[in-house]
Amino acid sequence: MEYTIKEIALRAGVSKSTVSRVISDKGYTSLEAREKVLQVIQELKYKPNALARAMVSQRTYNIGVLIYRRHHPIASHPFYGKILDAILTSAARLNYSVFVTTDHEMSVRSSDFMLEKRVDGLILISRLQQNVIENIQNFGVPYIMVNGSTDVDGVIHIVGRDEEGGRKAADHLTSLGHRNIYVLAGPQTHRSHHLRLKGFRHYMEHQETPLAASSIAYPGASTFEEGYSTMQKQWDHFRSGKYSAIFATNDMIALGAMKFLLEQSVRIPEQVAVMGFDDIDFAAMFSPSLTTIRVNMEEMGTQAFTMLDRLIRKEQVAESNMEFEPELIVRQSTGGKHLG
Amino acid sequence: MEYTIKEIALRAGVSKSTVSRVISDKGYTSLEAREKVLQVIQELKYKPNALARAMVSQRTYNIGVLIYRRHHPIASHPFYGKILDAILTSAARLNYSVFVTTDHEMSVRSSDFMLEKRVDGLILISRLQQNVIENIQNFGVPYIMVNGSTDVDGVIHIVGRDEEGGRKAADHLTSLGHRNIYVLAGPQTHRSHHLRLKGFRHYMEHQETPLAASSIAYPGASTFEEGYSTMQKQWDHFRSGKYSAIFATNDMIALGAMKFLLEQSVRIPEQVAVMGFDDIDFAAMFSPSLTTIRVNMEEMGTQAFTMLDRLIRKEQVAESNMEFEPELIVRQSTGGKHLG
DNA sequence: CTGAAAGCGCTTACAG
DNA sequence: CTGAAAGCGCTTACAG
Repeated sequence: MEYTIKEIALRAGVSKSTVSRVISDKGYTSLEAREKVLQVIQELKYKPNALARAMVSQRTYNIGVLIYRRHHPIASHPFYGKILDAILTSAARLNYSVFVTTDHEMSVRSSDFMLEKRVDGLILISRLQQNVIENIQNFGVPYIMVNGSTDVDGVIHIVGRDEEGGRKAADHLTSLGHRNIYVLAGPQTHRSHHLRLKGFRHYMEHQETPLAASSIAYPGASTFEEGYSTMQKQWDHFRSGKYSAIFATNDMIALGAMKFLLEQSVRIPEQVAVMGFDDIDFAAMFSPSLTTIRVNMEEMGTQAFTMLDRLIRKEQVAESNMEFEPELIVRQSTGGKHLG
Repeated sequence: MEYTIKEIALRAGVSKSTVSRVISDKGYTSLEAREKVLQVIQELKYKPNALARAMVSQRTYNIGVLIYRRHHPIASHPFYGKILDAILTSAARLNYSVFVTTDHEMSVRSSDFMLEKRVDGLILISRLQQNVIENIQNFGVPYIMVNGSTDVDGVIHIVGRDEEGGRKAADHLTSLGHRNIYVLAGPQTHRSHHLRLKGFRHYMEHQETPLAASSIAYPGASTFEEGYSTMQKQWDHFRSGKYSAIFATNDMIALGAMKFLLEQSVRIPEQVAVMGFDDIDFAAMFSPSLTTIRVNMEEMGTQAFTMLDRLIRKEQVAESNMEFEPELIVRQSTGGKHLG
């Protein structure tokens, strides 16, 4: 049953104002009135209507998470899903509810829905779209971008130090003795793939073992399937190149490539060492487990929400951007030892 | 800027009623008035306040998805996440927004939040809790249970035919010539793990190759880690048992066990065939890829939403329960051929 | 400490 | 075809 404050007031023998005061716990109420109201609320299992509340307080305590993805997975995405989990958990802690929504393409539909629902704030994940940004900006609702595909001025970005991560990957492989490394670089239109490759490449140049253009392949998407098929297509080329290691700009591509190599009976890491980037759950589970550069997705999600909450409450937000330091995780796929 | 219907009315030189009529496209309006209003709306990028609308129409066009999990992952869960993705997609198609929320324990907190927000309906995923059910039931909001841990009368359940799936698994392994099979059975308090084992066991009894109690191990949770560590603990026992195949009641357990076996240099499927249940994405990616019994999670999510929408619109809902037929997916881990 | 009144931004009959 | 009025369920000053 959906009771209203009016019904509670009636049964408790007080006015609606008084009921409101005890519910929101602000303003004075006599102990007697308070207890009577509380009792009726209990009996009726009354649940205040958050819509009506939001109506007058101009605050919904709802936020929206927009995940722009062309295809599934959305929430179950091994990378974005982790960020989402952290947002859900930290939002719940501060009594926010969260709308999760997705849009396949350059449409303003999802953001419009969220705006009409009067969310207090928005978190955008993945692909960044100018028209969506403008739509939100124009409406004046606080928002934050997590792992956006592009940096845009004036937008608060939460990202990893991908270039630094690329360097760490190169450092790890070269320190193991690898000189001839093959790179699988995801879509260069996406900020993180671009920076990871850039960092890796720069490091190699400083080592005076620059990456030849022929040592880089570009899978069409940052997926397992593309990692697999790219490796497959490049197999002859790869073999003739006598590469001793592979660096992929994300774990999914690395895993796909590994799967192909294992099917060719290549021994990993003895014959070829492999490393990825992200540290998605599967990386540790695969056999052999995948050496990678860990991006702290939980922390990114948590911070995104925390900053958004500050923005909502109009508190001072120190940084306009937030960068996370990636961490090398050595696992079976690079063996951790020298390879002649 | 947040404009109101009043502002639009003022600028268009009509009454609020008229504005309302053109927005919701019901009732008569002169073409002239209509166009004028539309134009102002465009100029101001007016977005109707869904809260106010919901207030009077008693309909929010929001649903809530409650995922009861003790730990992470939540949305990124390889099984529940898929269901969630399907719900998100089909909900968007009918212009619903969806709240995603989670609760760690036997609390009524999340459901109360959703109820206060006046969602039109609720989808419960995973662990089923009596007090939560009662809380929702009592409030009179339609809800549906997906893959619940227990069957409860009067609750609409969307589940897989797990017992039948267990039989299919047994049929597949025995048809390959396996007689001595080791089983890793997840928590028997959960409906699906229980039924999968039951179906498997029954089939074996009919084959007159019954499962000995010593051929079943019970990992403490349905996770990769538990699959791995259980296999590790049982390793000596397993070897002495001369088992030629393993059936795990879900993929995660199977994958964990496989990882351990591979690290012991066991050849899969030549020495030991392995199969799981669910067909999570990772099953196909693993090396060797995992033979499994596919549960159509997308379809389960889609149907859950579709039924919920019917319930919300008070349409007739034929079945009170919905069961999905699982499907055998043969992959590398059982080789697909006879093993002497 | 408490109640009556106004108002949040819409929709929905009801007159006209 | 259109506008004034009431009302959805709350909160928030304002008197008292």
